[in-house]
Amino acid sequence: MKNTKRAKLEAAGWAVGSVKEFLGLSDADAVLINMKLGLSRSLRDRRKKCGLSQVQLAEQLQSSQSRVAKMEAGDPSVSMDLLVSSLLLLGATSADLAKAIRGGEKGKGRHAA
Amino acid sequence: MKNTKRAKLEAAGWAVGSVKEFLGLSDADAVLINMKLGLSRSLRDRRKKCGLSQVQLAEQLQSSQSRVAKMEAGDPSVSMDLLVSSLLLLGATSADLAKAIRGGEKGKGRHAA
DNA sequence: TGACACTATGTCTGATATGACATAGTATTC
DNA sequence: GAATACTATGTCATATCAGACATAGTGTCA
Repeated sequence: MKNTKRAKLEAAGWAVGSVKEFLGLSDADAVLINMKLGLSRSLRDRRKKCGLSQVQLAEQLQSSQSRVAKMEAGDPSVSMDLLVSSLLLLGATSADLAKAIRGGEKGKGRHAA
Repeated sequence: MKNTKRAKLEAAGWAVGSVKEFLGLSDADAVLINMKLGLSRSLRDRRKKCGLSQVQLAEQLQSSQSRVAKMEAGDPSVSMDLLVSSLLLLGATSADLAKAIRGGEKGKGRHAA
């Protein structure tokens, strides 16, 4: 994956799902980014639902507030592994993750919700 | 994630799903490993279905045969990102990935106890 | 206003994953 | 057996990611 492309997307202020290949972004890249964004959103939701601050979550994860922020921001520097293991630590199940991944996709043929 | 634990598991010849916490393996770690194994299997299946050798797939991925082998072997040194983007390049959809992830899980939902 | 809690962003250093290469194992065919 | 194609495993240099820290932005409340 080329993180630089994603950075460009974000710099441009785009919600990735809506662009597809507005840049040189390959389909696979776009889908991967959408999956990550789905996980990001899921993480934030779950954290809030648990009534935790980023600092508190960071403690649970044995990480730092800045990393949590980046995770939730969909920063290119965070891996899927980190997102997933964080979600798991928050009690997400495989089914939850599967849903988050599919929720991250923007509809391949149509953009129907 | 602690890759060392997984290495130990594999060294012991275990299919991860069957052990849960036979080692100091946390629940979250176990689930993550199972998800990766699900993706590994899915990758091998998809490659074979496409009639590709590891070398050929490696070319498509702009990677190397050894890395493909490790991916399919569930080697601890391969990330979820790599597995997922490889699968996407082979034409898998988000839905396919979601299924592979859930397929990788062994038991009931981990949460309720 | 100031103080406070929360979140965002940039950067550093150490850890880990990556592709590449070598090499060994496994069939299969001649 | 030799030769071929495919796959597995180990190692290495480099690229990327991790946690940590500083610091800036945001919102709330007294």
